[in-house]
Amino acid sequence: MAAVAGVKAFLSSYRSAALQRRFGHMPAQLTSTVPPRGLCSAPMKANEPKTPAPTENESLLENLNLMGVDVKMARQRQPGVLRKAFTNERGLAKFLQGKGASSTVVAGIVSRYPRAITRSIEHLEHRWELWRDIFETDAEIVSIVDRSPESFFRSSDNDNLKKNIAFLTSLGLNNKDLHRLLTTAPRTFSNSLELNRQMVEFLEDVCAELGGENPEQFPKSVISKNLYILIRSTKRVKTNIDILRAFLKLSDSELLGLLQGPVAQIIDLSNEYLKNNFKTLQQRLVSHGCRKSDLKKLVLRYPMVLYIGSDTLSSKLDCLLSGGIAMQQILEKPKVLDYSTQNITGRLEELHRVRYDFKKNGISVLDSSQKRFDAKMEKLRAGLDD
DNA sequence: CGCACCGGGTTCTGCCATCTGC
DNA sequence: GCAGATGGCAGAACCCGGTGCG
Repeated sequence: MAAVAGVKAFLSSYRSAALQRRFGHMPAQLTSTVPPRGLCSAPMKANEPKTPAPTENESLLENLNLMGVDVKMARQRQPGVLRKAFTNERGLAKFLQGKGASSTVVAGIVSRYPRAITRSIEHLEHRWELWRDIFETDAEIVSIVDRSPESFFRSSDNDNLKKNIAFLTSLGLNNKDLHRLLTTAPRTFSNSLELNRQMVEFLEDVCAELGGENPEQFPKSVISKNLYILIRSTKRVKTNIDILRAFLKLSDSELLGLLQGPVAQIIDLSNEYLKNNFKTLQQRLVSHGCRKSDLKKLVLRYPMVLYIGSDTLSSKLDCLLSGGIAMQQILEKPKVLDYSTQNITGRLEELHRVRYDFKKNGISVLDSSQKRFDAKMEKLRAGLDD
């Protein structure tokens, strides 16, 4: 059985290459009027219905079932794959298992990204090798592929992958950066080189337009601060930059400074989300008697406030305010918003128990690691006993 | 010593739409 | 017309500790 699958795999890659060669030079018009299928499949003769609903490959289905693949899911995701005559599911399984993937992992991968079984062994080996240039171990790669099969299998263009690695390196990203990038946002490496290049050029343009000194290093700095940037559209990033500018009335240099700092992390949020967060924040500030300039002050001081969803932000603010903290204090120490509502609630309770005076002592206690907070609480309790 | 400032680490896929080439 | 390749989108925080200063 395995041998048969191997032959199938061989035939698959051989045949498709042969077909490409064969039809590659055909004039476009001829190709569009005469379906290639009619030219090459001998068994399908005249009495076939015009468009026979292509049926699924029974032996493939059987194989997939044996492998534990969720065929229903696979059908829903990429129905065409199940109709293919030649596939490489056995080869793929053997390959991945050879890299340390369990059969469950393989099944999960094929269920979620069926097209994986159309890749030839040579292709898989080459691609794996390229990933191994960045990863230390096969196990790391297996875990990424398991997490995101699509990132590994969506493109069949190994050459493009190679070029991407070279391109990203040329930006000044070192191996450690690439490792983080491929771990965190593996899709980046399946982007076309052109798409990645567009984003990089876009970022360079932004920097230059804002009067930045060296636009060439700007993309690197943004990418290393926001590993997701390359899997976003330039349109999205551009719109967000415009939103920032509009809400805060920023000058070019202020904006540039922000973009080079922590704002890089929020620049890829969905446009509506960012806008919504801005609006909510603004409303809350206004309703507490803050001035327009306070919004700017807050965002400049703590840009990540925009990362917090409007519901979460509201509940955090409510929690702090009802705990006896003034909005002005939050504006001064916005990092308290960094902590979860649950964490804040818990700390407020503890502090109330020792009658902590926020007016007198400020709210910095809330903005500290658990360890430091606990140490602080120890002292406060000891002070109460005296 | 206690505190404030600051930066860093972790983190992200699975689906749909559109085009392209055979 | 089909499947493959590729682009794009929504979803949405939390925590830790080094260091330098008073």
